[in-house]
Amino acid sequence: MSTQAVKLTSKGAATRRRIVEAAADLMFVHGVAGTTLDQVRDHAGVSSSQIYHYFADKDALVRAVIDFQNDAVVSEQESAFAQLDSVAALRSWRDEVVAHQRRVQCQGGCPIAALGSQLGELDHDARSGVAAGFHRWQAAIRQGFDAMLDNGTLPAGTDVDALSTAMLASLQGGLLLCQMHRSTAPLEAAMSTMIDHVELLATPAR
Amino acid sequence: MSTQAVKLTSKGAATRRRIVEAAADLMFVHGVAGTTLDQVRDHAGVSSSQIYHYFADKDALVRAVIDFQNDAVVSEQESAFAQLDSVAALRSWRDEVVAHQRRVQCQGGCPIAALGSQLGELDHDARSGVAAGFHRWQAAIRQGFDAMLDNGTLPAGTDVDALSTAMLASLQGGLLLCQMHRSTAPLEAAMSTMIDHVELLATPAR
DNA sequence: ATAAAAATGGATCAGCAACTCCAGAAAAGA
DNA sequence: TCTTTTCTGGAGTTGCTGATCCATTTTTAT
Repeated sequence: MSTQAVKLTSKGAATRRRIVEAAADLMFVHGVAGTTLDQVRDHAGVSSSQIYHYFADKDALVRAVIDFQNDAVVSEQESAFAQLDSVAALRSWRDEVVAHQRRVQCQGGCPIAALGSQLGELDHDARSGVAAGFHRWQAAIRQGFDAMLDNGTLPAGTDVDALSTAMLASLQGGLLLCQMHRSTAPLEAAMSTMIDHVELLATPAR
Repeated sequence: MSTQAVKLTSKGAATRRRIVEAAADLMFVHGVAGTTLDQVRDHAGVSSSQIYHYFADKDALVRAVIDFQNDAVVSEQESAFAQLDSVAALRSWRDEVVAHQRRVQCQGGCPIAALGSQLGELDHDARSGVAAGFHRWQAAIRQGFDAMLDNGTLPAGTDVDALSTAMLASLQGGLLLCQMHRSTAPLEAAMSTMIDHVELLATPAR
């Protein structure tokens, strides 16, 4: 909505996207404040004026980066989440998340969370953009719990909204501890414990 | 260890502390990069040269701020955590955390986590400092679970290490969502769900 | 073909923020 | 007391970074 109503050539759209991707890459590694527009210019292979041709200022670029990361992180898994309709499926999802963190040596954490923490109290547009990404993510996780309600894995009346929120929180907190400690152990502990809880809820006999 | 071995007058120590506190305040609100040393100078009521008299550079000041926040956040509750030896005690602790966030209108999140997210991949000293704070925090939470093992609330063999790590992750993730959404609901969901799990573990009949 | 709009290159500016310097005041030690 | 160390004040300097400007090329539309 905010982004310009100016016409974009296919070529123009391509350079715009290159700029956003370059900015997203750099900001993930060096942080928002630690990324200069000159770095973005070089990394994207454009000239200084291009950036200001497509974005009003650095804040506008940052907002575009948030949208980009929301899409990159959530949409990738969005379809897969609907299939998370059993405890075993949750566990293999956890294994994938942990394996990915191991691959990147526990660096960077969650791109959305990183942007949120850095801009939370500075740029309210950025904050609500991050909130929107989290909301979308939580809704995706919730799909799986809804399915578990349908197939009888979870007993009727289970608060799947709270459960999906708690699951996302565990994931985010686990990722933060994983990043700080440079170890996947806390991430595994956080996600496994939450999944164990789902399993206990799913166990009818009590 | 890193901080200078230079002698500090009681007056000097006071000034040094004022600088760190001012920096901690400002960085909590405006972020590390968003806080200038001129702001710190004014807020602490010192002159520019003072800051460089007590700290080598901005990074050194940031590291002192991390130590300060570690102490402020963790040590305050450290003793209280040992008393968290029942599910009811955990719930009232959760209520306090939620009430505090409501008081500050869900702004700022966790000071330690904020510093960690902002500096995670930039300053490795800072990152390990934050990791130390989290470790200390987790150990404090663990005390309560150890007590619950002793008093028989939790069955023997419970992995209290994983449990306390998961609890801290839920708290951190909940605080992040709380800050982004400007609502305590996600924080309540995250902590309550984790406490519910402890309650289920504590329920012997299954 | 030709005018209009969009895209690009690169030099340049202006402000700010980290950091320095030095002189002088206060305090400690002998 | 007097010498040495620590503490303080504030004016400077330097480099970087976000932002601007304008000329030129490329594309689109009629």
